[in-house]
Amino acid sequence: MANFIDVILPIPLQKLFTYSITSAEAHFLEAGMRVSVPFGKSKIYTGLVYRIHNEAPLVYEAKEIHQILDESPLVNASQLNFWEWISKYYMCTMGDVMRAALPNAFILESETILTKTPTQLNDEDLKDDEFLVYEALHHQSSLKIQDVINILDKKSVLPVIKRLIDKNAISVQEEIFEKYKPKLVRYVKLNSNYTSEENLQQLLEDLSRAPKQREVIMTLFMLSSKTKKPVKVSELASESDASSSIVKTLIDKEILEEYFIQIDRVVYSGDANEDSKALNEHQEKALSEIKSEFKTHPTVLLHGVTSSGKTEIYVKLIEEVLDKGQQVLYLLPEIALTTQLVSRLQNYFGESVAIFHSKYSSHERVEVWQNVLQSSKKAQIILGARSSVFLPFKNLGLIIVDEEHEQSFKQFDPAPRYHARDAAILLAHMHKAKTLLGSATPSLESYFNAQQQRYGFVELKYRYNDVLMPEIELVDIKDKHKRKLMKGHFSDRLIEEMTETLAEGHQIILFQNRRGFSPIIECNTCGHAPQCPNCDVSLTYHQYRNQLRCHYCGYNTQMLKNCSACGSPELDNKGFGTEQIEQEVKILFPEHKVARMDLDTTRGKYGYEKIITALEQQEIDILVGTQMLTKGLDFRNVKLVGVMNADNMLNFPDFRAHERSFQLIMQVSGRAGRTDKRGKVLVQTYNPYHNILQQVSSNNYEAMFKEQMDERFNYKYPPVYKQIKITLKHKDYSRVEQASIWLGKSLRQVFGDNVLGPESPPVSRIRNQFYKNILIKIPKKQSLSKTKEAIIKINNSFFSVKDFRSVKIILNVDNY
DNA sequence: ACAATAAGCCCG
DNA sequence: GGGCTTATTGTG
Repeated sequence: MANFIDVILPIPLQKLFTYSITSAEAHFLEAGMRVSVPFGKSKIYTGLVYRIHNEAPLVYEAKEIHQILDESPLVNASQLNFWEWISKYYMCTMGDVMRAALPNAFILESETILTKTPTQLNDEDLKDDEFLVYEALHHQSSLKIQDVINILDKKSVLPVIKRLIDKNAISVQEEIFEKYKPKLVRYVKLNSNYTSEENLQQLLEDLSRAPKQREVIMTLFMLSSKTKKPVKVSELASESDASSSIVKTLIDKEILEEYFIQIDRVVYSGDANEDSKALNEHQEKALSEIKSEFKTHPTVLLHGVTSSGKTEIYVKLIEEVLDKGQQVLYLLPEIALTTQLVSRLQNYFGESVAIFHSKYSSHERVEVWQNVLQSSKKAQIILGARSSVFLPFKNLGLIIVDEEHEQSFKQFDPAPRYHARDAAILLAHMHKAKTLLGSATPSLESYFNAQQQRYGFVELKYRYNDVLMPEIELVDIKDKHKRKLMKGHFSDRLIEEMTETLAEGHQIILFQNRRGFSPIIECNTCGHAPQCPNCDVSLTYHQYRNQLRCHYCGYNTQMLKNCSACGSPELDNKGFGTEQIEQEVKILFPEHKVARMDLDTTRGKYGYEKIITALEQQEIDILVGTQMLTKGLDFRNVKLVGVMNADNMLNFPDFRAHERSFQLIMQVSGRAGRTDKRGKVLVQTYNPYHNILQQVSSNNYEAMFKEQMDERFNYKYPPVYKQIKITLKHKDYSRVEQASIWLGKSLRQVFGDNVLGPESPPVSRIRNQFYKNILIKIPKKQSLSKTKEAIIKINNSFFSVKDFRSVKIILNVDNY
C-alpha cells in the first residue's frame, strides 16, 4: 500500500500539500515531525507532518519527500489542535500559524549554490556580467545568490545565471542548512597517558624548562581538585594567567585533551533563594476566592488596584500547580517583561523559570522550546509575551494573563492576528487548565464576561501596606492659557508641584502620549508640512538626529533648511512629543537630571533596562515618557506623575479611545506613591469635565464600565457585538476603490446594515499602497463560524473577478 | 525592435 | 513565498 503525508508549509497557502513516502518512512514518521520537501521547480522547504495516510491524490502524482528532519515530534498533538483553532478562528492559513508558532531556527530553507563546471570555456563566449560571475568562481569554490547580487550590483541576476547554466559554465545545487547550532563550551583535561603517577612526574620534569606550561598544568590540578567539576579552557587560561595559546600548545603536544559540552544559552545559575511572601489578609482572601471561583469557572478575572500585590497571589497559585507537577504559563505584555519581575520570580522559583520573548535570539528560543517539549525542570514556569502560547506544553495546569487589558496581546501584523489572552483561554481549555486574568483596569470585554458569569470574578481593592491611592487633580489648561499661566506645555500648578516634589528629593514621571500627536514641521509662511513620499502622513521631526522620519514606512531625510514649497526658512515645530517636553523640562529645571523613555531611547536590547535602573538608583529626577511607563513597574521614590495632555487620547478616533484613556491614566497614576507617602497625579486637559476624567479622578471603574457599556450597546460595538475588519490594499487607488465597493455590496447582501464602509482609513496610503476598510459587526446571537464561512465564500467569488485578483485582502477577527 | 520590468500563475 | 511565464513599458 502506498503511503502519503499531508504537510503544512510555512507559506500563506490555504491547502496542505501531499507527498509520498516509503513504508519505512511511514513507520518512522509521526504527526508533528519536520520533513524537508521539494516545492515548485527548485526550492526545498521545511514542512510539518500533519497527517499520515494511504489516500493517493487523485489529480496529480505526489512528489517524494526530500528528508526527515526530526527523530521525534517537535510539535505535539494538542498543539496541532490549537493551531487548527487559531487558523479557523482568526481566518488564516495553517502556514501562517506555523510561521508564528515555530521559532525561526526550526524552519530551514534551501539556498541556491552556484559552482563551476569542469568544462573549459573561452572568455569570449561570455558577456561582461557573465564573465564577472564566472571569474569570481575561479577565486572561490561556490557562490550564493546574494553574492552574485553583490558582484553584479543589480537585482535581477537570475537571467545571467540562467545564461551561464545554458552555456554549461556553472551548475546550481540547492542546499539546506540547520540554523540552530548548539552552543559548545571548550573543556580540558589531562591526557589519559599521564594519569599514572610516574608518567606525571616525568611530564612535570619535562616541562621544567617551560615554566608557563608547567604553571598551567599545576593550575589545572588545583582547579579540578577544588571544584571537582570539569575545567573550562577559558577558566584555566584566566586562572593560570596564561594566554589561551599556551593552553593550545599543550593540547597540540597531546598533554592536555580538549572536549566540548553542549550548554544552554539561557541559564539562570541562581537557586530559589527566597520563600514566597506571606500574604496580607486582603491577598489571602482574594486567593481563597480565586480558588473557589476556579471550582465553577475555568477562567477567573482578578480586578486588583495598582500595587495591591497581585504578583504575590500569582506566586502562591503557581506554587500549588508546580507541586502537582504541572506547567505554568505566565503571559505578560512584551514591554512589561522587565528584569524586575523576572528576577522576582527567579528568586522564588530558581531555574524552573524560563523566559520567552521577541528580544530573545532565535537560538535562545529553540532552547526554551526544547526544554518545554521535554517537560524539563528548567521550564516549569514560562514567563513570556504573546507568542509563548505556542510553546509545546504537555501538562499545563495554569495560565496567568497579567495586565489582561493590554492591547499588545493582540497581534496585528502579520497573520495570525490572534489575541494571546483569548488564545490562552482556549489553550487552557484544551489542557483542562485554569486561566487567571489580572488587571487593575480590566478590559471591558473581560469585565463584561465576568458580569455575565462566563468568568469567575475576584476583587482586590486595597493597596499593599494600605498605601493610599494617589490623589488625582485635573488642571484646566484652557483656563490656564487664557490667564497666561502656561509656560510652554506646563501649567503653573504642574510647575509648582514639580518644584515641591524635587525639593523633597522625590522623583517625577511625566507622561506624554505620542499616539496621533507627533511633532510635525510646518512652514510659517505658506503652511506647508513636509509629507512622506510613500505614505499619506506628515513627516515627524526627530531632534536627536536632526531628521524627518515617517512612522509608517521608516522613510527619513535630513531636516530641511527651507520650506520645500515656498522656500521660506521659517519652519516651525508644531505639536509636541516627548522630545519637546524633555527640552522644556531641562529649561524649567536646569539643575535636575532629566531622561526620556520612548521607542527611540529604548531601542537596544538593554536600552529599556538602563533607563529603569537609572531611575531606581535615583540617577534621574524627572522621567519623560510614552505608554511604556505604564507597564507594571515599581518605583519607590516617584511621588508625582504629570499627564501632559489627556485630550489627545480622549479624542482619538476609535471606539475604545475612552476605555483606553481611562486605563492609561489609571496605570500611570499607579506609578505615583507606591510606599508610605501619598502620591499625586496632575492631569492637564482642555476639558476637565469630560466624564472619563471625572471617573479617573474619583477612581471609579464601575462608573466608567457602565457608561462605556451603554455606548457599546447603542453603537453595536464589542463586547456587545463582535467584529471582523476587512482591509483591502493595492497600489492603484481606483482598483482598491472599485474592489472595496464590490466587496461591500456583496457583504451587505448577506449581512445588511451590519456592514460598515468601505472607508479610507485616516492614513490611506502606506508604502505606496492604498487602503480601504470594511467592518462587519456580528450580533451575539449570530453564529460566528457561519459568518466566517459566508465571508470566505464572498472572498472566493471576489478573487474570481480577474481585476480584483491582485488586490490584497487582510482579515482581522476581533480587530481590537 | 528589443530588453528590462511588472504582473499573473501555480506549486503536491 | 518564489520561480517561471506572459504582458507591459521604456528606450535607442
